[in-house]
Amino acid sequence: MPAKTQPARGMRDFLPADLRKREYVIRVIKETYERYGFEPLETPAVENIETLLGKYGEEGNQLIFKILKRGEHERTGEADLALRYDLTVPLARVVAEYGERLPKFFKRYQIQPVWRADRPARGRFREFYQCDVDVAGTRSPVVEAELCAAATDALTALGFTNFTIRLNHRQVLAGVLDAAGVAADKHADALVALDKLDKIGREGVARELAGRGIRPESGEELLGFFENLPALEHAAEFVAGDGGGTEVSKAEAYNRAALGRLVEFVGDNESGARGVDELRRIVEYAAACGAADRIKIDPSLARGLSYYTGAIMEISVPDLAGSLGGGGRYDNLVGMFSGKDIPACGFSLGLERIIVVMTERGMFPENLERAAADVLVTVWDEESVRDSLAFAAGLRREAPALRVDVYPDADKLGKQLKYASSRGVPFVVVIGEDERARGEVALKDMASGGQETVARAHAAAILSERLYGNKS
RNA sequence: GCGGCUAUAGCUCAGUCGGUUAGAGCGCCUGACUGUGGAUUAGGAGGCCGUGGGUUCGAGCCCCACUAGCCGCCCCA
Repeated sequence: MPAKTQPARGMRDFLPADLRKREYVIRVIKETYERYGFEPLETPAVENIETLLGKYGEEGNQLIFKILKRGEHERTGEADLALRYDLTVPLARVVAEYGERLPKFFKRYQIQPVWRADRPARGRFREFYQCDVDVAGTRSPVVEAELCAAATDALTALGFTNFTIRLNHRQVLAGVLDAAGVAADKHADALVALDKLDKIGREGVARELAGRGIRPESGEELLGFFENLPALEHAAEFVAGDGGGTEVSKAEAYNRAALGRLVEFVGDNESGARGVDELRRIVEYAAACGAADRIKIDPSLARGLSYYTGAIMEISVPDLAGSLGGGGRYDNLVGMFSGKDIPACGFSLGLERIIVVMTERGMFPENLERAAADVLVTVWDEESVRDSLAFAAGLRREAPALRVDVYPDADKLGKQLKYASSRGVPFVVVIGEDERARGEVALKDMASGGQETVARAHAAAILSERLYGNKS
């Protein structure tokens, strides 16, 4: 049987056209993060397994790719290493490890692959890139606001217009559930069920809540709260339209209304009230950053990772069931490594999902698909190979912007032109016996089919002018 | 992890009721073409029909298992 040549399940090869797109998206995101004062970080693909275990919740633990011990221990099936599952935990480890050597506020971005032993699906792979930005060292909601602004800028620069950053808060969630009388150990169950409200409807959620052992009175109370949230949209529209001189967008009006509703429902639940207050400040600060219209407070947002302690956010677009990215505040994660409580908050954009949506909507710039070379230098026969190589080297030296390819075989000229044509190379250089004798080359413009004979010494300048219009 | 669909040439796909040498379009290669691509035209190569088993006189087609992919659920970036 021939060896399997497909990549391992859920993993992908990236051919040149794929990589052009990926590099473009990464470049835009990186430039955006840099403009907010974030610095780059890379960490190893592999972490000690105890670094990862117990950080992501039960589900996460099972999806970690583990690496068996090597050598004589291999038989035991015991793992001591694992592929990183996200970029947040490695950051927390780095912050714990380098402590005082890092700036007081450590703002870093990190764009690297992570691995999850998940089942592959649309926009979901076992190896995929995350584009993380995080700030360690402060509890200020300025961070949340700036992260939302940076993510907004990055997506806008890529051409997205219809995304929403859903915003919620772990303590607010807890407060709401407490207020409804859901026992602390049932919080997670309640959230899973409530998350499906827009999919399976009120009846379905009520059934699921009951099935998960939540008291009907509590369920009813929660449903009453969540069900009425959409109504706030209409109210918000009314308020926004009614402006009367004050500049209030629909999104802002909605957020204010939602905050008001949360205050009412949470009541005197202390941590819940504090959480609502934090949300209010995040929204205000985000407004100052110019990102307020993207943010929508969504009290039903939960997120799976267990390390979040405060604000949580997630980016949605209508095209995709999942999210384009997400993040939140994790004030205790660094402490799990060093014992020192260093607060942190971060955000992650999912490269693969962004690319899925951009590909489907045709959002990539056209020049990404341009040919790999600007000029193909053909070879006349075996004897003239050196001459063609030398001429190509001269072109590269005289016009560094020119991308020059040399045809490697002494094939018939027609075949060489056909190759240039199929590769989309715009210019071809032909050096036949006549041209060589006269110290000239023939310059063929593949688009027009036209051809001119020029002195070798002028070829670089003429090509530059034809391609870039600069008459240097 | 659960349910459904799919697997035939490099690509997209046809293949009748189970019947002999498995087809098309596109792509690729060669020629017509003299020192020149695209267009036209004449040829050509290329398939253990996903893998393994079973039913049958006979399997691309029917049955089972496995593998991989796609869609939904769950979960997630």
